[in-house]
Amino acid sequence: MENKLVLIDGNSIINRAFYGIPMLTNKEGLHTNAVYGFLNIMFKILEEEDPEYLAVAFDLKAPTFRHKMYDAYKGTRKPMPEELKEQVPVLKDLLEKMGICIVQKEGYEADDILGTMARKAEASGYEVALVSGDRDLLQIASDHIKIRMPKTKSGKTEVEDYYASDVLEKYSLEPIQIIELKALMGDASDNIPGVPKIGEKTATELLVKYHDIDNLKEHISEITKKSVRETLESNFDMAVLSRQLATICVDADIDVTLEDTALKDIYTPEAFKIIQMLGFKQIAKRFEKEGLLDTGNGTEVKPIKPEDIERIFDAALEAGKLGFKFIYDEGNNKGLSLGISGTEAFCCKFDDIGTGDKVAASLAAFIKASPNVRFITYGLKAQLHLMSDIADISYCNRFADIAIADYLINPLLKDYGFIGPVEAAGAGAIGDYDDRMSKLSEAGMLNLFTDIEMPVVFCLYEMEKWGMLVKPEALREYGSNIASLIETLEENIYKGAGGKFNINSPKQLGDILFDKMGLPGGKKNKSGYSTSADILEKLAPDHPFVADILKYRGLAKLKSAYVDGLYPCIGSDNRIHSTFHQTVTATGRLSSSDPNLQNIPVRMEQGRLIRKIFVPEEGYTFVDADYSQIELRIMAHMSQDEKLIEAYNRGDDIHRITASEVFHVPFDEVTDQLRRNAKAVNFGIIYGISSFGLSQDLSISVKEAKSYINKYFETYPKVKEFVDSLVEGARKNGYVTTMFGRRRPIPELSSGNFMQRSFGERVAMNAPIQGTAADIMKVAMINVLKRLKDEGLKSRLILQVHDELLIEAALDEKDRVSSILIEEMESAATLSVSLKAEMSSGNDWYEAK
DNA sequence: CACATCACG
DNA sequence: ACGTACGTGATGTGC
Repeated sequence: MENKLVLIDGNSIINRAFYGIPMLTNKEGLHTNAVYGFLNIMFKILEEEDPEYLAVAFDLKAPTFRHKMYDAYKGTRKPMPEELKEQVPVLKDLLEKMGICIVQKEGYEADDILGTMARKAEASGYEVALVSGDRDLLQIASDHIKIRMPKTKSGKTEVEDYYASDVLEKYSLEPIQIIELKALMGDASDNIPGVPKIGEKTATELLVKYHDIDNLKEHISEITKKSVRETLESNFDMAVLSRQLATICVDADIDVTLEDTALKDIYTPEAFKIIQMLGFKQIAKRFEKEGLLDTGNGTEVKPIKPEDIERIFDAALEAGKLGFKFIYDEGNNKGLSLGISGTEAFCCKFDDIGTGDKVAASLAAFIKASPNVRFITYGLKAQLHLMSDIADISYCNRFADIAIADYLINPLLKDYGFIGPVEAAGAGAIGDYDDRMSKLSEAGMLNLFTDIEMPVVFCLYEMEKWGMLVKPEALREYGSNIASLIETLEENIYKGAGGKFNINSPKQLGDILFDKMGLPGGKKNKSGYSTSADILEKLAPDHPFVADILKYRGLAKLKSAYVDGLYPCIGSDNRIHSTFHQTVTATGRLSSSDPNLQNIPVRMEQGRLIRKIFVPEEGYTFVDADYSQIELRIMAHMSQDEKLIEAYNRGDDIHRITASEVFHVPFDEVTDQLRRNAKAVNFGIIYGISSFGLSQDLSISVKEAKSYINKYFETYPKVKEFVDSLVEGARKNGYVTTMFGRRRPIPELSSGNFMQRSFGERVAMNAPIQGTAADIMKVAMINVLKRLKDEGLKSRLILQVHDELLIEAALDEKDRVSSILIEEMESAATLSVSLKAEMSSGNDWYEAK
């Protein structure tokens, strides 16, 4: 079996990756997309080739001989963008740490190094695979040198392979003639001028006939096409120069031997550390699969023996902190990792050792007994479900969740889990702690973290644990009613359309409505016609068929999402235990999934009825309260607009008074229409006003919308100042903050793209308001839960829906709970306007809202 | 896996 | 001139 050498054109592949992969950054804001793309291509090639030898070649910064000539001839090459430049040393460092041979030499381009090494290896009987995106390299192809060119095809990276025969097949030329081809046609990406007016087609024809440009010169007079002949005659020096530029040197003076390129184990701890720093989870998994069991900083993972436990806890008492992480999947307990330093992990697997349960119990007891030790982990809430006896909000200040700290530091990331082998997570948690706390402190978010976010973990734990009781039979009945309505509508629709089709397919529906039936309302989105509700609603009054479609849509949604979707979520206790997420939204709100209990229908009666299936258990009732216009009140406070503040403190109908002021109509003469418009403007301000958005919402012209906004800002000048100051501050700092110090970075504001920048401006106006409301609600949740506990009540907090809290209250505690709920919600923050919460109660969620 | 649609705040 | 309201999650279609 022959030896195989893989050569990678470092500059070409990292460039290709940079432009082919969307911008990514790690937690520190370092750009990572090019490194990421490079690694993916490299791993793919390594898997396919399984070579014994590997080298990556780079250009060095100093101008090369070949390009020096051309640079002098026609200015300099396009500079490398800063976002790419910063990634090159990172990649080189990583490759070095992986023990991969890097070849670079002043005076040579990567091409020359690759060409030389490939030929040398071929001469010694090696098979060579040369990876580059640069077609120039095809001149090196032979029977033993395969040029591998990655191409991005519809999002997927595919590699095209060229042996000499493939070059001949695709270009009708020998590999060596690629040089002649470039000499004639040039190559803009490589700054090779070529001969003016000669493109690939003409050049190929000439070369097939004359083989090379020397021979071509001798036969130049034979060329029949006048324009070609003339440009060749007057520009032949360009061809000669270009050939020189295009020729890859195959005898570069490099002292790397084939033995230097021998591939060793690339999965080294040092490389792993860099992968973790970059935040590449998929690639980190490769390292784990290769058996790397440390955090990349030299951590050693020792098994926990029973006799170790005391020693570990003693060390924790001494240090005042302990890292821990349960190892589990889908609720199955697999083990526990403990860390007493950032580089020392202890781990037990429950099934392996059998002492695991004891270790877990010991940990819980130790937490209970140790008010002065900080227990540090990633993803605390899920672990509270495994240690329910310490899952009490009174213990909240003993814990620190690094995932949540990371979320506060940058709430825009996709996930915040520990990167690395789970067995070392305990050490990872404790190792990351000091760094995260100083970052939070610098950003002024330490109080937000300790006083709000950590206690909220326990609120969410409670809500998840209790869940909501449902009546499965009632759900089934509701579902079958819906199903029969759907069936009737389906028949009607098929009749109207003149045949069956998939009503759920916007594509098929669009074709029928706008092509077959010829209704007005042309294309809107990239996939074809838009069939969204706002378009269909405009047609519905004149077309019963469209009205049926809308009815069908509504029912189908109810059936699939809220009937069929809810069933599998009902537990053996007949309760639905949703998961609440604390590190998902950009603004600080919570989110809910599996199922999402924050979007159960309420606006339409037909959907609202589904709330009847959510009930309190026997002996309990629902007590529910929601904030009245909390975001508008926050805006009144933050802007300090006197008119708004006074209106709220008088208890006025804010939309009506806005209409009266903005449209210059006496308060009593404000029509419903005017009030609706004013309400839309109020919402618009919160969303980050734009005249187009408002015009869409109200179905009015952009001009009219614009005039509404202007009038609004004339009426409430402080609001205008306020939103302007938010945008200004965001531009200056790169982020906005809530009243409680929560940050939202807004990278879009520095985008060169108008649309992105405008989005950034709207976000700057919205996030402080929405985020402050989220903060206030979190404070309310914490205080409500504490009151329930402190007063020894059985009632439980079971749901939050952004401005609403739902308590399953014991019947004999109902009045107590109602006042607690209102008191704590209204006193969660002290603003220039009062906070108002409105309470209702009932024996199902439909009644209690 | 991306897109369209629609449920909620 | 650009082409939009802010924040989520679940579902179904179709590449």
